[in-house]
Amino acid sequence: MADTTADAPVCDIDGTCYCPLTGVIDTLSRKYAMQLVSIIGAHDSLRFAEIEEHLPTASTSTISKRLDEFEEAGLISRTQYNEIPPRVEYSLTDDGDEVRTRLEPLLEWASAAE
Amino acid sequence: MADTTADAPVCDIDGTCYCPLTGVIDTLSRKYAMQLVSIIGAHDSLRFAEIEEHLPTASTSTISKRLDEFEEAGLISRTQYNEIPPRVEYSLTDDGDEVRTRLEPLLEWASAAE
DNA sequence: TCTTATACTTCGGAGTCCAAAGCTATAGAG
DNA sequence: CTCTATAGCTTTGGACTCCGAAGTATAAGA
Repeated sequence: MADTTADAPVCDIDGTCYCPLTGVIDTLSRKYAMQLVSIIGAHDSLRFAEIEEHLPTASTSTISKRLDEFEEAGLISRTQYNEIPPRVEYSLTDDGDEVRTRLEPLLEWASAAE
Repeated sequence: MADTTADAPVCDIDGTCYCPLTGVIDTLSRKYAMQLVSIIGAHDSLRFAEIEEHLPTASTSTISKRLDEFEEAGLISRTQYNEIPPRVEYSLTDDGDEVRTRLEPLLEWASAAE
């Protein structure tokens, strides 16, 4: 309590602080976020409607919001083709693929445990 | 559309269906859920107040809710000692530890990437 | 003119998150 | 006998997030 050395965060009681996790982990801590990373990563690139087909329980607006958040967090890249009707493709960035690699064992175990 | 064979889920377009993930993954797709599993797993057992110290940004009620959900999902066990003042200890079950093992690489990468 | 197609955005209601205050029980102080 | 302290929550009400359904934009084709 008395020893407040400059660098140590308040939560670093015994050597591990979980506060820095607010970035990527927060982005993943939302409904369908982990499934979405896995789905996009399982293909080279995907269109919006294809993502919806893979995740039929999620609403359009939720998928749209997740994609925005992922782009903001640098996990996916969005490529827009100015055709009519319009075409948009989503794919994982290198960071997104790192996340997917580390996420896969968890998702596999979770679906096997059902 | 016409071919509705009994077993295949609607979302199983090209060999992978993400619908069964609704169980454990849904429980983990909430605020602070992944951090909480990691924190409890880093100790043999923890008391409520200790968990709060490790995760100062999370509210009491949110931590309480996560712990209820984890117990319901079979990820943690709650041991209550009928003393005054009361004492309650939380620890991971075997399933909880499986989750933690698979979660750790992701959390480590995420905190390193900050 | 009306329909078709894609990729969203907007809407109102239901559910989730937050901080702060309240609750339970009993031991010990005054 | 009343007052305080303690641990582990639950409750409250306001803000934010999720939902399905409906609407928006564009231009080619019937």
